[in-house]
Amino acid sequence: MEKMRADARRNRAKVLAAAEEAFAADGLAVPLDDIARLAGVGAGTVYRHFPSKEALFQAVVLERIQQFAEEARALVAGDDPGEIFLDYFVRVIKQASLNRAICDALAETSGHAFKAGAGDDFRSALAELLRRAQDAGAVRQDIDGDDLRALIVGCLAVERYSPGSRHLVRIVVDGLRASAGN
Amino acid sequence: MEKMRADARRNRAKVLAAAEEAFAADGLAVPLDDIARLAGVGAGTVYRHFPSKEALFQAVVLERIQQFAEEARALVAGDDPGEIFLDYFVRVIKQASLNRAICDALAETSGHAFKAGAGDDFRSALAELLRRAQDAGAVRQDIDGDDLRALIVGCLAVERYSPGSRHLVRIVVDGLRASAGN
DNA sequence: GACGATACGGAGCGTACGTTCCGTTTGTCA
DNA sequence: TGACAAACGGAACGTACGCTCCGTATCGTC
Repeated sequence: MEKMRADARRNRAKVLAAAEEAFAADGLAVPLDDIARLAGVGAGTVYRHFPSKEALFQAVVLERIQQFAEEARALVAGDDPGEIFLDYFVRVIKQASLNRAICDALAETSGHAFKAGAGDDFRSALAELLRRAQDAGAVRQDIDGDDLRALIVGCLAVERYSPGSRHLVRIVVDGLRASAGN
Repeated sequence: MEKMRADARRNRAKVLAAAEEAFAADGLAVPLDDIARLAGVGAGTVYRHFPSKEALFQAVVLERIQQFAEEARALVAGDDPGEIFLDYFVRVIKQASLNRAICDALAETSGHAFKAGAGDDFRSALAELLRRAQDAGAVRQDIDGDDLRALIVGCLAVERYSPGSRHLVRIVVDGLRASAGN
C-alpha cells in the first residue's frame, strides 16, 4: 500500500472513484468492465488492486457505512434521545436511498457489509441510539437493532418503489413511537 | 386453447405447475431450464406454450394476484372497515412473503403485474378497502393506493431480511392508524 | 540510457441463461 | 394402419459477465 509504483497508486484511486460513482448509480449490478472503462483502465488492472468485484464493492461501501457509524456516535451524547434517534433513522434512509450501492449492501440478506468490522461499528452505534431512545420512553420497547436494520431495508424498498414519497417513511416513524399499542 | 392435441394440453399443464412451484420458491431468478426439467419436458416445449420466460411468469403470477383481488372484493361490504382493511393488509403481506414469485412481481418498479388487466382489479379493490377504512376514521388520510403498494413492497423486503418477525409489520400497521400525527 | 521489476490492457476463457432450430416422435383422423 | 400435421426434446446459438493470462508498456534505479 505504501511502496507502490506511482502509476499503480494513481490507477487504484481512479478505480475507486469510478467504482464509487458507478455502484452509487446502479448498485452491484453494474458490470465490472464498465467500471474499468469509466476509470480509463483495463479489467486486469482492476483485478490487480482488488481480488474480486465483490471486494471492490465492499471497499466502496464500507467507507460510507463507516461515515454513518461516526455520525451516529456523534449523536449519542445529545439531549432528547427520542428525536435524535428518529431524525437519524430518517436521515440514514434518505442518504442511502440516493445510493444504490448502499441499498444493495444493506439489502444483502447475509449482510456481509454489516457483519464485517466496519459494519459492526454501525450496528452498535445504531443499537446505542435506539436503546437511549427507548430508555427515554420515546420509542416502543419491542424492537432491537436487528429489527431496525430490517426496517431500514424495508424503507429503502419503499423509496425505490415510489421515489421521493417522504410521508411513507413517516408512517414507519409514527409506528416506531412509543405512543402506539406498545 | 381448445382444439389442442392431448399431449400438448398435458404438457402445458405440467409446465404451469412446475413454474408455479419453482417461481414460488426462487422467484424470477430460477432458470427456465430448471422449470422445463421439473416439468419433465424440453425447453423448446416451454417456448411453444409461452413466448418468453417473462410471459410464463406473468401467467403464474396474475392468477395469484387475481385471488388477492377477489378476496378484497369479498371484504368490501363488511362492518368495521378499519380492521377489515388492516387485517387484509397483513394477510396479503403474509401470503406474499411465502411466495417469492409474488414478491418479485410486486417489487418490479415498473409494476407490469399491476398495470395489466388483472393487476388493475387488485389495485382498485385495495384502493376501495383503503377508502372505506379512511372514511371510517380508522386509517390516516395522507396516503393512497399507490402508497399502499409501496408499503407492501417495503414490508416484503423487511420480511425477507428478517423472516418471521411478525411484530415489524405491526409497526407499519400502527403507523397506518389514524391515531398518530395525522 | 539501460535494465530488471512492476504494472498495464484487453483479448480470451468459462459459465450461465434466454431463446431458437431442427431431426425425431406422437397424436389424430380417415 | 398409414400418413400428415402437430408437438417434442435438447443441442446449439447469442449474449453477458466475472475473471485470468500474457505480451507490452512504464516505472524506478544504477
